[in-house]
Amino acid sequence: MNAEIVEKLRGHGIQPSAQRVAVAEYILATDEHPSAERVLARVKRRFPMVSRATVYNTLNLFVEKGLVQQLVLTGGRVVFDPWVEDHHHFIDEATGKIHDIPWDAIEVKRVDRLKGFDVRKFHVVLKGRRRG
Amino acid sequence: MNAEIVEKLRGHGIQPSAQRVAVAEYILATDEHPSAERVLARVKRRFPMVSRATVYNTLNLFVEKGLVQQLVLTGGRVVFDPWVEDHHHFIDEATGKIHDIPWDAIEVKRVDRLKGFDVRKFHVVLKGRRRG
DNA sequence: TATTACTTTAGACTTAGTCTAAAACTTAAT
DNA sequence: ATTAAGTTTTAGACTAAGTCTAAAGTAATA
Ligand SMILES: [Mn+2]
Ligand SMILES: [Mn+2]
Ligand SMILES: [Zn+2]
Ligand SMILES: [Zn+2]
Repeated sequence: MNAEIVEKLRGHGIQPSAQRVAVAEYILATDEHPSAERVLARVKRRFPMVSRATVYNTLNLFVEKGLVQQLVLTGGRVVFDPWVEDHHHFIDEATGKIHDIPWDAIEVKRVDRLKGFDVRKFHVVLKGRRRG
Repeated sequence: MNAEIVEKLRGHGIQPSAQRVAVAEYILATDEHPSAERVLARVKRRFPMVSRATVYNTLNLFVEKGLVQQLVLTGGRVVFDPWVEDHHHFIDEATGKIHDIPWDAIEVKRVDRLKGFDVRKFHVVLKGRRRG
């Protein structure tokens, strides 16, 4: 069982069961912003007996413990993102793919000056086509 | 049947049936960013026989014709917004309420300079608490 | 009127996600 | 080692959002 992953889970207060390590091995390494159903399919490849409930429970636990974040960008499904620090997202309207945009690539001003709103966090959601 | 609404529907190439006018009367006037289920409940008050399929069909038609826009901001449900011009959204984490933020209240820079991305549109999603 | 096109309807179906209660597995205590 | 207690996993029931279908109802056309 991947020792580095085991340590990372323990470091976030998560008991490293075999199933949780399997989920973590995939979700912490990917950049594809997968849905829970996609994580389930991936984990099943190597761990055919894993249940849907375990994958959902595990992902929700990871979110609660700050190991990944949950994003709601497009209809119907929540996706998960191992990049938990602030960044923006670009959605390719042709493919549906979600791309990460570094925080400093975009400048957002006057958010603190909104009257009547206590902004705790924000991010920019961009849509268009990947070029090149 | 509300003549102003009828004209607005015709102006967007939509046949103004009684059900469509009922949906439009609610959705074009509200600022609460309702879900389809909420629209269904509201329309049923005055039009008890309306079906779920009709409300969904009608909302999808309105989106297609540019009368309202669809937003995906929080888990599980799409919401509809009669303000179709560019603006941002603030989500009150305590209540779940979605608030409109005028486009000019926030300044977003360098979006056109993103290498490899053809940005067609974007908006800022803010989260926190309503103050006051 | 007859024909055609469009719209609505009930309910079946699908998909994402939650919940439950039992089984399996860990850990700690005798 | 044995037991007990706590934790995790599991299958499958359940819920909620949304789509699809095929028939019935309306409206426009000839
Ligand atoms: Mn962390
Ligand atoms: Mn319009
Ligand atoms: Zn990301
Ligand atoms: Zn809005």
